[in-house]
Order: sequence, then structure tokens, then C-alpha cells
Amino acid sequence: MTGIVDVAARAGVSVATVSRALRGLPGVADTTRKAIQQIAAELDYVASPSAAGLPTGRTGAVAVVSPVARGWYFTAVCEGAQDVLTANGYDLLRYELSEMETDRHRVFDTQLLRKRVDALLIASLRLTHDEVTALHAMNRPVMVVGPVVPGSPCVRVDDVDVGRLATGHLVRLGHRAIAYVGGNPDDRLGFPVSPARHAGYLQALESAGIEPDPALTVPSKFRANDGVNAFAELCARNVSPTAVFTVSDEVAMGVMHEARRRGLRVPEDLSVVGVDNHDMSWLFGLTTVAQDVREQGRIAAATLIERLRTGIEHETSVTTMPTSLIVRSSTSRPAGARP
Amino acid sequence: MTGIVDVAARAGVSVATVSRALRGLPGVADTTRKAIQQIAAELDYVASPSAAGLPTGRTGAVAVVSPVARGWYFTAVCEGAQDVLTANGYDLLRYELSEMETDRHRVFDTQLLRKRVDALLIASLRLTHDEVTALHAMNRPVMVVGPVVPGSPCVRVDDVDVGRLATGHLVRLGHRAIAYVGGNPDDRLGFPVSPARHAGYLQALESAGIEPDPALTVPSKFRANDGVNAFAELCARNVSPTAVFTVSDEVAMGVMHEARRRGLRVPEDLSVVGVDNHDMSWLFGLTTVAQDVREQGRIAAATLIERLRTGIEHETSVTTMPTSLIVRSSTSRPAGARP
DNA sequence: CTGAAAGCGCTTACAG
DNA sequence: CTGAAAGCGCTTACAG
Repeated sequence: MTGIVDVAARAGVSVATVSRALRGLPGVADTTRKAIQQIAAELDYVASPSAAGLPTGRTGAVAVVSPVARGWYFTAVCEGAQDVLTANGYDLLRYELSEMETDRHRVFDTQLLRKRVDALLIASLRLTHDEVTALHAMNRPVMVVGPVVPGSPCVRVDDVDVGRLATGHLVRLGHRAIAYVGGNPDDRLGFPVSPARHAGYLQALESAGIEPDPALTVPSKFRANDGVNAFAELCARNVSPTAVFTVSDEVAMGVMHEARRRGLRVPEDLSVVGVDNHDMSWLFGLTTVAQDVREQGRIAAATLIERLRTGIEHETSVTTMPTSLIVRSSTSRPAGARP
Repeated sequence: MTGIVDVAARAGVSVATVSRALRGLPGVADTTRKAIQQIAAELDYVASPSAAGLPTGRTGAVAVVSPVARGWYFTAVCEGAQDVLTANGYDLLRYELSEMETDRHRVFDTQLLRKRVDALLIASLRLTHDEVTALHAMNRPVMVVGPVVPGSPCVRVDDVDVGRLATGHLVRLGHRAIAYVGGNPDDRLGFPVSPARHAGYLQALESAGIEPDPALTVPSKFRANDGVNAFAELCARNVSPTAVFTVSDEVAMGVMHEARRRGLRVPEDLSVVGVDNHDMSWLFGLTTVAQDVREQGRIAAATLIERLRTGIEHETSVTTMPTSLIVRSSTSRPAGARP
């Protein structure tokens, strides 16, 4: 591997000059800089981040931390972040946190603390108190995508509004028996997204003068098979909603699947609306409240880079991204309703 | 940040002893080691990878390189790799290569060459000749998941067999007009997966004494909307297959969607079989040739770690993973066929 | 079993 | 505008 001394030797200058020239620092003669760049290119020389990081304390890398990423959502956040990080010459370190506290401990104390990254992007994670403390102790810029975490700026959508939008759509179609599927109460590591969407759901019902029926709210995590189980639970309760609002599109897909398996038609017998505009939602004709998750990842990464560059801590800011209702074929008026 | 000198001072030993004790090297008194470990834990000390990497040349990180990862497949490979990397104390660097040569250049020459990783896991990427050369010049263990790349060990499935399995299933059901959707001829960066599956398709037809009709083979990349377009193309050609074998599950989903949009029933009018057993395939009742992609990622990562540990280059090995046909509700006998 | 010291490949005051 | 030299935080022969 060619090192800085090789370049310096070939250029007939000191390593200090090479270092300055290649990093675009001022105080290098233009001709000198050109010559050095030329030679570095020929030699395929790139400074070793390990060596460069020792004196500066900078690593040139950013961590993206998320729960074990069996989901479209986290992949999308990552993709967005990767876009802007790569464009700015940063590397992306990927950390997945399991739900088991012991494994989380390993990542937090052993991997993350290793001064390996300049900044952290936390995706939709509810952290324990100790973890938040550890995070701040690392003294690196942190950005959260999804939930609001005390003390850290974040990018998110207004989840209460999301719930209102989705439920309002169903109400306007004429539905009154509307179920909510989402928010597992014993998911300690979940995040306050589902409760917020549920609150929006309740608000929309109230605005329409509909008395909410607690039996119509069923817990669920975020994946399709959670939706299957939730809808089965709904049936077991012997309630018959004409519409369901689910916490995510994947859950909505599961609900649709289970409903059809039980002989219900969507949307004739059951309207379903999800959240996300998942890459595959169009395949299901799913009506959904869309959010641009990739863009959230991009913005979070860009903000981190900006803070790294300027050193300025934009006081704990919350960036709220827009959402929009996309109506497809999974929702309609309830059976027998008059326009 | 506490450094090794802090630990040494507190323990009343030299930094050399701390270094040896913490890394489990022999030649440290048991009581000394225990004491040092205790203190390191109290102080939350972990060696800086930058500093440790300088003298050793090791980084403790592995790169996972894949095409811009808008796909379930790459996410799954990553997840598998992350499992075993984290368990072994390695960090995972994620690199996405675009299809544009200039952007690829940036990743290859600027990011990857930066001696930032100890080993590379390449996921389903056809590399240009220059890129393969650059890869070998890096002189780091490389492992490929997916296609066979000359000079590098890989983990893969037998794609010819995959094609035979899927097509054989359709043949046995009584289909004779079977289409193949996959393999975009002008996808220069694609990989030889689709041609292999196509070859298996042709073999299965031949075994059954069916003359292949070139009009029944339609190019397609790997995503759902590619399947939509491909099926539309098939219809435009005025051919009427009773069954379609697609290069991936996502493509199969697109084909099913477009077929239904045109009034065809699946499987009554059209049988569809895909490849992967995508996380969502069950939602579509999709018959598929299953492969365990996460496991492939795990094996690739484990092999890399093994090679890093022992320094032994297992001569260019090809690990072929099993596949299996999963029959669901997207395939049946063709209309009018007798059992 | 332990320590003193050189060295890994850079960056950054400090001189000139 | 350029260079000599110290130093970043570790690891690793080499002595003892």
C-alpha cells in the first residue's frame, strides 16, 4: 500500500505539504498542489483513515443504529442516509440492536463506544435511560429518525396527524365501526409512534361524534404477520368493524390477507388503510398515509454532516416532514351506505 | 475519553501489560489480568480501533458491498452478515454501488481503498474487469454471495437447478405454454443469475419434450414493476402462456398484479412461480423456489472471519446452498387439463 | 511475567 | 509557501 511518504518522495516535497495539498488546505502553491494531486492519483494513494484519525480524532464514518432490521422502514432510512454520506465521503457503519438487553449492551458498550464514528443516526428506537446517557457521554452529534428523543434533534412525521388523516378518510367514507391495529403494550422497546397514531384515530372519531369502542383497538407490532394475528384477535372478540386503520402498511397487508382468508372482500366488506406507502403497497392496492422515509434518512444524514462541518449544535430541533393520503382500492364506502 | 494510559495508571502497570491483558494474550499473570479487566470495565475503556489499527494494520471491520439496495435480497444478505459479524466483534461497513460508473469509481477508489476494512463481502454484483483487479490489489479476503466471480470464493445456489425445479413443477402440472420472465440483456451490471435460471428452464422444457418458444421469454430486472412491464410485453406479443416462471418473487408479484388487472385469474388462468421465498411471498400465496439468503450472508461472513483468524486461504471454494420448491396457491393445473 | 521503547501513518503547531 | 518534528493511542519485538 502506498503511503504518504511515497507520494512525498515522488513529488520531492515533505509529507506535510502532501497532507495539506490533498486535503485542500490553504497555503500550498497552486502548481505544487496540482503536481501532488497528479502523483497521488497515479499512485492510487488515499490517506488511511486510521492514521488520519489518530491525530485528529475524526473517523470519517457515521453509524446508523436501528432495531434488528427485518423491515422495509429501516432499510429505507439507511438508503437515504447512505446517499448523502457517500456523496460527502463518509462511510456508513451499520449497527442492529436486538431486543435482548444483553446483546444491546455489547453493541453499545463495545462497538459504539469504540470511537469508531463521528456521529450517530438513530432510527426508530426507544432507548433505555442508560443508553441515552451513554449516547450523550460519547459526545458526538446524534440525530434521531422517528420518535422524539429528549436532548437530540430529530426528523419525523406528525403521527397524531397521520392517525387523523387515515381515520378521517374512513369516517368521510361513511364508516363508523373503525378498528385500530397497532401498539403492542408489552413491546418495551417499541417507540411512541403507535400511541400517537392511536391518539389521532381517537381525535378523528371524536370529531365525527363516534364513541370509540375499546374492543376495536388491537395491539400489534409492525410486520405483516402481526397484522394477521391482530385481525384474528379482532374476529375472536366478535366485533365486526367495517374498516381498519393499521399502524403500518405491512400490518395492513397482513390484515387484508387474514380478512380474505376468512371470506371477507376488501374493500366491499372491509376497508383497510395503512401508513408508510411501503415500496409494495401499490401491489395490494393499499390506501395509505404516505411518508418519505428515504428523505428522512437523507435529511438526518445531511444535518449530521453539517454539524460535523460547522461544529454548530442547532439547538434541539425537530424537523417534521409532510405526509399525504394516497387513496387506492382497499377503501370504499361501507356496504349498504348511500352516497 | 479514557485511554490505555488511564487504565495502566490506575492498575499500576505498564500500557503494554494492559494491552496484552485486555486482548487475552498469553504471558500475563492471572491476577494481573483480572485486576486490569476490572478497571477497564469500571472506566468503560475500549481500545480505539484507529490507534490499534495503525500498528497492526487491522481495522476490525468488514465491508458489505452491493448494488443500490432497493431490494429485499440485499437486505437479507446484510442481516445475515451482521449477525455473525457483531457476534464476533466486527463492525459492518455498508457500501452501495450505483449503476453509474463514475459513482462506482468514487466508492471503489476513494472509500474502499482507504484501508478501512479487513475483508469484503460482495453481494450479487457483476464487477467490471478493473474493479476485480482493484479488489485483488487490495489484498484482503473477499467473499461473494450470489454469482461466481473468478478468483474469489463464493456462496450461492445452483441457479440452473432453480430453473429446472420451478419449470419442472409447471410441466408436471400439465403446462406446456410456459413463459420465462427475467434477464435484461442490456443490464450490463446484472449478474449471470438470470441466464442460469433460463438455462434450467430450457432444460426442463426439453426433458418434457416441449419446444421452447422464444416469444415466451421476456427480459426483466428483479423488481415488482419490472414484472408488470414484462407481463404487459408478453401480452403485446400476443402469446398466451398458461404459466410464467419469473426470475424472482418480486417480479412474480408484479406479473400477478398485471395479469389480474387484465382480468386473468391466478392460478385458474395463469400459474406463476417465482424464486427466493421473499419475506412477503406468503401474502401472495406465491409458489416459489426458496433459498435462505440470510444464511448465505451468515456463511459468507463466517468464512471471512475464519480466514482473517487463521490467515488460511481456502482455495477458491464454491459453497452451494440447497433450494426447495414451496408450493402455494399461485400454481395449479392449466384450465381444462385432466388430472 | 512485566516494562521501556520504537514504530504504525498520518496531522498540526511552530519556524523559517 | 514549505519543512522538521512532535504527537495521536495503541501494539510488538526486545530485554530483563
